[in-house]
Amino acid sequence: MAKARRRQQLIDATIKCISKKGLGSTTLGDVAREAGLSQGIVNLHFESKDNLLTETLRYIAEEYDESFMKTLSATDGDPSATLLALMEMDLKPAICDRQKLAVWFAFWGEVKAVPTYQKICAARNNKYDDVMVSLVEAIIREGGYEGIDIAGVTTALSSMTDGFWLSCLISPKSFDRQVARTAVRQYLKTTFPKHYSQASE
Amino acid sequence: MAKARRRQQLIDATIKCISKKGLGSTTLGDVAREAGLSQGIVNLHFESKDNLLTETLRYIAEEYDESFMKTLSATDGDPSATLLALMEMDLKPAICDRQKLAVWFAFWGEVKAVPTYQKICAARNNKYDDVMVSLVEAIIREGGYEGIDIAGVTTALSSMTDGFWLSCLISPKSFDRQVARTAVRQYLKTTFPKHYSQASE
Amino acid sequence: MAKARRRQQLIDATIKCISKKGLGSTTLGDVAREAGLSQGIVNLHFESKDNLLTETLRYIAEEYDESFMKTLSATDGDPSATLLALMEMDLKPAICDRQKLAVWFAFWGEVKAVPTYQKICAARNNKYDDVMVSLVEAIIREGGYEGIDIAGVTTALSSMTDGFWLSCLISPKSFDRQVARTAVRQYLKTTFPKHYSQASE
Amino acid sequence: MAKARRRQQLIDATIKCISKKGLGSTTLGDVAREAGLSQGIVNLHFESKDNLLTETLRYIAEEYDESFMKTLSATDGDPSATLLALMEMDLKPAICDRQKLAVWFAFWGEVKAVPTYQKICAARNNKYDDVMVSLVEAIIREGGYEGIDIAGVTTALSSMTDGFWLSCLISPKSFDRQVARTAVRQYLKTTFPKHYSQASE
DNA sequence: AATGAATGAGCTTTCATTCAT
DNA sequence: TATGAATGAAAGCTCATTCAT
Repeated sequence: MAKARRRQQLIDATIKCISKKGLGSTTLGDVAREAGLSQGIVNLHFESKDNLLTETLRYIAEEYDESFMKTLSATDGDPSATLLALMEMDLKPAICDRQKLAVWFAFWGEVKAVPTYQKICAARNNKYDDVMVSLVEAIIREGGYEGIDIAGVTTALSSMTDGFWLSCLISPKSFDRQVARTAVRQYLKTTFPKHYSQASE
Repeated sequence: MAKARRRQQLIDATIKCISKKGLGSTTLGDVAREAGLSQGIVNLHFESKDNLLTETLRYIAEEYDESFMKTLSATDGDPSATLLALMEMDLKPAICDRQKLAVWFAFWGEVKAVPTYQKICAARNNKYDDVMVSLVEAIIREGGYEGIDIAGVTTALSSMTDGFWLSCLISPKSFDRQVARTAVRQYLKTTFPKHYSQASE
Repeated sequence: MAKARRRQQLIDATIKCISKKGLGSTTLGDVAREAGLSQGIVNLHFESKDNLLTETLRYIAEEYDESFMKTLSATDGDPSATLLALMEMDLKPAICDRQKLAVWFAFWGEVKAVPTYQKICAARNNKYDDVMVSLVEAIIREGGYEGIDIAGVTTALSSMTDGFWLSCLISPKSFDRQVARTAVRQYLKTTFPKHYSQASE
Repeated sequence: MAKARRRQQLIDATIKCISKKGLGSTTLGDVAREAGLSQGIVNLHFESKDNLLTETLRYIAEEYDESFMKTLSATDGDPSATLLALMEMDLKPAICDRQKLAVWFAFWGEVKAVPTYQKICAARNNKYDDVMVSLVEAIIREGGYEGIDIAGVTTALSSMTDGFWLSCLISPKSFDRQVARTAVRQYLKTTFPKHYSQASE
């Protein structure tokens, strides 16, 4: 228990450091200092820096997953509500937050160079894509929509989210959460008019 | 200008290295070796590593800009054609290529930590947003569309592209260029039906 | 005395570790693990690593001494038998064993750098030299041999043993205990023919 | 050339350090300081500490080999003279020197733990054993000696040398080069009386 | 007496940078 | 211009030692 708490403390410190200084400039000394502990502490609990970083990525992925699953179950049984809720979740300050996004992008920046990162990120994407596909399928069934490319819709939606995040990271001043929400709703409205036409603020 | 050629050679080598090993693990030695030159060469031409990286980012931004401007002028005078052409350009193998995207994401991963990178990336985003906005405005004017949130559309479109790129980087196997194109066309068709309804392959 | 038992347990573990990994790579963690005890245990019982190592050397020296004294008393009163018995003792599997020799050589390797080790080793050598000298003197007296350099003989004999040990350590495959025994007997026979001529296996 | 000279300089410094502080306590910082160079110099020229140590062992083995071959060729054609010369060579101050022996023993102390060291040392032993065997065979042929175990003689001789070295290392005060020489001559005289009876100082 | 988490000094190694050639 | 040997600061990691439990 105490061990798990220490590990979490170090992961939290790592997240803070990465968000502040970037992945490349975060040293084990920084992490230890941020956690208020001693130099050797990270290697004691994680064996290596690589390991710490991988576990940190795994943690932020899990953390996201919890939000995701919670949102999923909160609107259970209503696919169109779920889909909208998921899209909006990704724009909530708790998730679409520059500190946190910096960490995600830091890892994405190394994905090509570090196969382990890629695996973790790809698994996460696959899972959410699958959920989106079944939601869209259900909505199409419900509404009897025709001529809609399912993969096209889910790709558009999840890509939009990732793009919002990049804007939030790069242009925090011009990025506007409301505009992003509008973009999503507009898209859903024109794509699935029977479900989302009255979807106002 | 022999000097400029050498600098370009080193920037090219840097891009190759970043794409192969990531930004964090790319050393000046790697770059020099990749270029087939000697250890001290980078400092001779760029003074410092930071400088080399900044210039490299500037270069890939310029390279992208050239494609962008070329596409822009190729369809000059027809806003809806231009908009589609721009969106498709971002999916062309020359741009939506895992090697190149790895470099973009490498820099984006450090954006929060390195203000210079942020400035360069933000400027680029702003420029393209502005272009998109005027294209969308022209299309709306032409088609007499109503109730369309301009910022929403441009945000949706440019975000989609960034999201495609992330998918291409993270899940190169499951990422499908055609699906992405479909997503874009579907979006344009439902948003601007008068302009894009017959837009088939 | 539980305390003494624990100390011995740790010394035994130390010997195993040194023989396996060498003196330089043996850590207190290794020793504790080998003993099936906890990290801090060595410092609790020995105060410091230096102390543990010194006590380990002292122990293997004592252990050897016990064999030596036992052999000495087993053939008491017959100098030539004692001398042969001592030489053969050094070749017995219990002593001329690669594991054990590795430990001796590990300490000898540090003799020049660690005065304490030198003192312990030198004292041991002196003691055995003295015994050898009196045995050889007695044999010379008994046999009335002439022109024999006592120091020469004892030096030759004890050096031979050390050399056998080095061969056993370095070339365990080509080292042959029987050849070594032959070498000793041949030497004794030619040097003290009256005593050892019929000394066959 | 300059590169080779630097490497040699570092090997020389390593030998000095090992002889002073032992293998275990010799750091790359020590070696660099001893050589009057900077911290990173060893890794620049040897890649790793392990590599430096292996090359150092290889060097002292080669250095010994040169003496050996020189001695061999100096007395070419006279087996009994060669044998004596070789034995005496091992007792010359240039070889039987506490500084140098400390280095040999430092490596021998790690032989069991480091297979590379063992290989180098074993190869060396084999080579010299072979030479000794052919010398002894020639001497036996020349003198028509009977009942002599060749392996016994060569083992005795080379073991004696190793033992002398241990004495020189451990008990530098009581070790007496002259006594050792006497021991060798006495042994040769009694074993091969026709060849060595008049071998006085 | 024993544990094992924590410390922090010190190690090997890497690498941006310098500079004599 | 270009080289590449050399530097030295800083990194990751190890481990003897300490100490609250």
